[in-house]
Amino acid sequence: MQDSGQGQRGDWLPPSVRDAGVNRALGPGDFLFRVDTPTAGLFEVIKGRIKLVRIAPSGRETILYTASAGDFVAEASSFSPTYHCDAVATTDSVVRLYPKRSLFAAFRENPEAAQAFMGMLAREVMSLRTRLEQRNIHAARDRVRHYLTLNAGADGRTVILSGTLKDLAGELGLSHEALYRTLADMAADAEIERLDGKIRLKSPDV
Amino acid sequence: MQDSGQGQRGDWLPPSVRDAGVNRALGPGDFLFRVDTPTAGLFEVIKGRIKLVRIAPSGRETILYTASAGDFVAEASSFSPTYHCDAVATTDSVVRLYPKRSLFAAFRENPEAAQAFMGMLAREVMSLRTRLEQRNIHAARDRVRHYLTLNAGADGRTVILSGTLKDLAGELGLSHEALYRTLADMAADAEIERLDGKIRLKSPDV
DNA sequence: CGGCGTTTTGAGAGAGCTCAACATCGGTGG
DNA sequence: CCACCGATGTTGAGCTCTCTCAAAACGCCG
Repeated sequence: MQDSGQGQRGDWLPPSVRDAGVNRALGPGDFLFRVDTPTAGLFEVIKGRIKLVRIAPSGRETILYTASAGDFVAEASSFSPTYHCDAVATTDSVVRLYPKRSLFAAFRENPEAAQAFMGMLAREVMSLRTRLEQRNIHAARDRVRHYLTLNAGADGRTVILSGTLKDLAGELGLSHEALYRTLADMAADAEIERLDGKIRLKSPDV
Repeated sequence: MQDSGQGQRGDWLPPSVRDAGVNRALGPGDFLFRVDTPTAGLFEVIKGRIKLVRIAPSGRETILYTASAGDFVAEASSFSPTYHCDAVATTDSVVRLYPKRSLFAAFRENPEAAQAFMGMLAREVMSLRTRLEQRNIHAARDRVRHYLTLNAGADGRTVILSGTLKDLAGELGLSHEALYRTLADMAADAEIERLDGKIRLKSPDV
């Protein structure tokens, strides 16, 4: 996140693959792919939301992941002959498919492309682990601190908010009300300063 | 997790790389590596715990990730010239270093090795995303259900517990007491059946 | 038999969630 | 230009649920 968050998420894609991408529009409820069908390649969500779900024998639906604009879907499935879950659009969405063939061709012909892909995945792993670690922090205030210190810019104390606070609340796993309150409290305690679209950590402490 | 959880975590490593691995022991507080120093390669935690931390200018320590036996550390850093955080052992630990050079040599000479590595990373991404999604489920019971349905074995309703329930509680992000209680409630409601080291989901519902 | 860690159960308190009302800010259209 | 509307931002109050602290039963191993 902190690494790949800025700039195009697909920076690492070699032009040959990028050009081979095909867009596809889906309406709410449309399947992007279904379990046990052959895999097509790597999908990038351009717009909307795609949920990956597994249906238990009991009929219960278990959500594996919800992808939003900018996210990739089916990285792992690209290495598998068939899909292991269903992918369904929950809103009007647009996805871009990078066919498996062009992807692997690029990797084979261009080791740097492969390396870039690995690097992207590795950074994604790191980012996800960090977010998971964050969820182990129970106190809202500590969780917000964790986020702010990790996402501070070059000066080490200014965080630029990319989306709305509501979005941030979702990423932090807090209700938006809890986030507002926490931010208000921290500002009241002069721990942070709230600028337009930015949050600045006030003086070091401890 | 459900994919890579079983079997050796390093299955994907080609023998040439595996053989080039070097073990190293650390005591509590020992640094495995420090921020801004040149990267050595990929580490596998054989025993103990390694925490990745970033020290904010304020001196505050932010934990990025805590790796336990079987986990890999510094996947992303392998693609970077220097480390972006510190790695410190929190207990007596043993790690195994797979030098960058042997790793990339293997990737270059053996496309399948590269592909295996990518597949491993991609599965890890998937697993982490799923765990993150799980943390969005607030009710303990629903969270346990999510875990059980996703980790059911071939029959779709039996989950083999790999560690203790306490460990499971940690993975689920619940206190162990909360997990015990939830499991007891679910058993009382005949939603699950508790066998020795296993949990079986009872009849489909809904 | 005597620890030691896991598994259980109990009770209380606190923190965040939910529901609700309201303020604010852009954008839209009359 | 202003009224309207929807989404974001903000604050209030109650409630539920999990966490924490405690204590005890259980199982395993030396």
